[in-house]
Order: sequence, then C-alpha cells, then structure tokens
Amino acid sequence: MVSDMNAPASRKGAATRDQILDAAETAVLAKGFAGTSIDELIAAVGITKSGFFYHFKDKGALAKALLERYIAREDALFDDLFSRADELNEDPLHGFLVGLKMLSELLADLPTGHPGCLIAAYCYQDRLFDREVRELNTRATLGWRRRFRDRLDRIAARYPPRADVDLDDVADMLLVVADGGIILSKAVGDTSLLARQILLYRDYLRHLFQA
Amino acid sequence: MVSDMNAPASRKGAATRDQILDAAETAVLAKGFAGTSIDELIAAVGITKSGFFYHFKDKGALAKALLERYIAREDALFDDLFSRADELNEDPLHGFLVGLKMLSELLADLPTGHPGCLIAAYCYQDRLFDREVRELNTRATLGWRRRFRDRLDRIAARYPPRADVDLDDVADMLLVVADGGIILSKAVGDTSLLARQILLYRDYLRHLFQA
DNA sequence: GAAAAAACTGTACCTACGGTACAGCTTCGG
DNA sequence: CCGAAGCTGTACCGTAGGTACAGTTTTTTC
Repeated sequence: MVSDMNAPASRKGAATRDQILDAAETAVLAKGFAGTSIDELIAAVGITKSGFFYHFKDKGALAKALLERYIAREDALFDDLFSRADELNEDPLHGFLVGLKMLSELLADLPTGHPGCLIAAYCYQDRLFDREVRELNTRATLGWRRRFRDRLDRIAARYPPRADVDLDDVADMLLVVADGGIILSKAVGDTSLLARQILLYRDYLRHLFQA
Repeated sequence: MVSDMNAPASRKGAATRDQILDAAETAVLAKGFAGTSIDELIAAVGITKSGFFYHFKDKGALAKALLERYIAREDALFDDLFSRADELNEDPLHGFLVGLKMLSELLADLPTGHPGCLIAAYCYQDRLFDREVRELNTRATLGWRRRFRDRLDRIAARYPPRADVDLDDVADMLLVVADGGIILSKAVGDTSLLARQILLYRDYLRHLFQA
C-alpha cells in the first residue's frame, strides 16, 4: 500500500462540508429549504457562520451541493442494487423483479421509514432555486427514466408487452410509486407502506409482461 | 329567486380571506410554507399587514385554514366525479374505471399542469406545523383511503381478486400514483405525465380484477 | 521544520420577515 | 344612526440571511 490517500486526498474541510450537508439534508426534508436556517446548521455541526460561508458562498450553493450529493448517492444505490440482481439472474424480467424485491426489502428495513426524496422536496419549492438547480433535478429524473426504460426494453424483447402501454410511462411509474409512497408513508405514519407499494408496482410488471 | 344570498351570506371579509388563501396556496406550492412571506401575500391581495392579522391570528392559522380548504375541495371533487361515474354505470368495477378515466381527462385538461398537492407539500415540511395540522393531514389521507377501499370492496364482491394483494394497499396506490405523478410532472416539466400515470393505475386495476 | 495553503474565528453591520400592540377610520346592515 | 365587521397606520422587537474582511489556527507540502 504505497499509496492510498495521495490523490486529492484527506482534506479535512471535506469532512466538515459533509457534516454540514448531513445536517442540512435532514433539516430540509423536515422543514423545507426556506425553513432551514444556517444558524441551526452551524449549531449542529459546531462551527461559526464564517465557517459555513467558507464552504458555501451562499445558501443557493448549499442547495446545489445537497442535490448533487443526493443524486450521486441514489445513482450509486441503483447501480449496486440492480447489478447485484442481474448477477443472480440471466432473465431480464426476473432480474428486474428480483431487484425490485431487494429494493422493497431495503426500504422495509429502514426502522424510522424513508427520510424523504430531495427531488420531491425541491419540486415543491422550485421557485426558491435557480435555473441550474432545477435543471439538475430534471436531468437526474430523466436519467432514472432512461435507466429503467433500458431494462424494460430488454424485458420487452423477450416478453412482448401489450401494445397500448408506453414503456417510458411504465419506467416513470417506478419513480412515481416511490415518491408517492414516501409521501403517503409520511402522511399516515406507516413506515412499511412504501415497501408494499413497491411490491404492488412489481406485481403490475409481472401482470404486464407475463399474463 | 326570493333568496339567494341571505344565509350567513355576503360577508365581505370572506372574499378577502379567500383571496389571501388563493395567493397563499399558489405561493406555498411554489416556494414552500416558510418561503412564503406574509408581505408578498398582502401585496398580492392589496391589503395591509394589519388586514392579514385580522383574518388569521398568525401564520399557523393560515396554514391550517389553507389545508382545511384544500381537503374540502378535494373531497367535493371526488364526490362529484365518482358519483357521476356511478350514475353512468351499474357495475362497480366499470363505475370505478369510468371515474378514473374521467379523473385522467380532467387532469389532462389542466393547461399548465396540476398546481400541486398541499398534503404532499405539508408532508415535506411537517416540522413547521403543529400537531393539529399534522393530524388533519393524516385524517384526510385515511379518509381518502377509506373512500377508495369501500369501492374496491364492492368491486371485490363481484370480481374476486387474487388473495395476495391487500385492498388497502391498492386503495393507497391511487393516492400514491397521484402524488408521485404530480412530482414527476413537475420534475420533468411534462404536464400530461400525471394523467397517463392515472391511466396506468386504471390498467392495473383492470388486470387485478378481470384477468 | 518553515512556508504556504486550507480551514476556519470574530466582529460589525445591513435588510427582510414574522410577530405584537394598539389606536383609529370606513363601510354597511339593521 | 348605531354598532359591528373589516380594515389602515404607526411603531416597535427579535431572528435570520447575507456581506465584508481582518485575524488566527490547523494541515499539508516541500
């Protein structure tokens, strides 16, 4: 192990920055962006206001960094989850169904429920953000549509689907069920609701391609 | 037309109050509750700050009134829509499917897309509100679950469903698809996405009870 | 181990907003 | 023409976001 932390490595500032982002993510998902004060974040992390503005030039930069990190994490999660499901299964339909089962179980294992989707939170406050952040939101969503659409295309090649459903819509529906499931989970205070909704979507897919 | 505006009628204050609520609803759905200032509301309506506080004792009272009005409107919309669908159809399944078709068309006809669901917006900012408002949110959601669950029970009596799906989950799924569909519509800037997602849910119901 | 860069602190100050308090004015139905 | 509803005007307070910038400590690099 000649090198292991040589690259842009071991900057101490990155740790503080991450702490700020952690505190901000929790707060934004619970109180909205405008409802989250910089003062509460620096209190949570234990730095001063000047320290905060050293990392982020203004609150807008925090918003952008928060979303970028969230998108990267979700991407990594989907990569990991569905590539593992693929390894276990040759058939594209079964692979996707296994991936959805795993996703559902992962969500069911969150003891306090899903913390919330930043994309959804930002959509309901989009006038607070600049064009750049809104475009980031759109691009991420379209990227996930494409990701699932590609899988559906591979499935459709082997299991011809009914002609009257648009596969982009079916791909979107996973995101729809996830985001809607998070909201309903929060609304009724049922942490397991989201996981069951994912299974309903899975059930729909089975109907659609195998019936 | 001896009487038409005699009841508690023609209070001038109610009109102003409604204007405040209109401005607030638009603003809250675009910028969040904390991001909506009282100053912008009074500017939009053309009253003074004192005028605002005459109608609402504080911002929390505005939040509550906003949600109460929203819930009442949605309830009225569902009442109207599905009772009309019932009149056109004897069969409970066909009645529900017709109602969903009508809902989808209604949503497709909104030229600027759905303005957003206050329930969802409040869920992502629930720490800003007191217990009362959060409970209002929960009760409304459970009421809608019950509403759709009742319809599903009537359908299930005639068309026995598969045993492995919970009808509460299927009822929830309509709210899930609606709330998630609104978010995805906003995220990708496609005003017709929501209507198509409702039709996918409708398609799932057909599969579930008729396959 | 010293220089340089990174990661902060401290102070001071400005504006906007939520909220309070309260006195006064106007409009309109009975 | 009285009284209540529906406001306006003024003044004031605390908190939050944000700016500016000089100074200090910690870390990295050579």
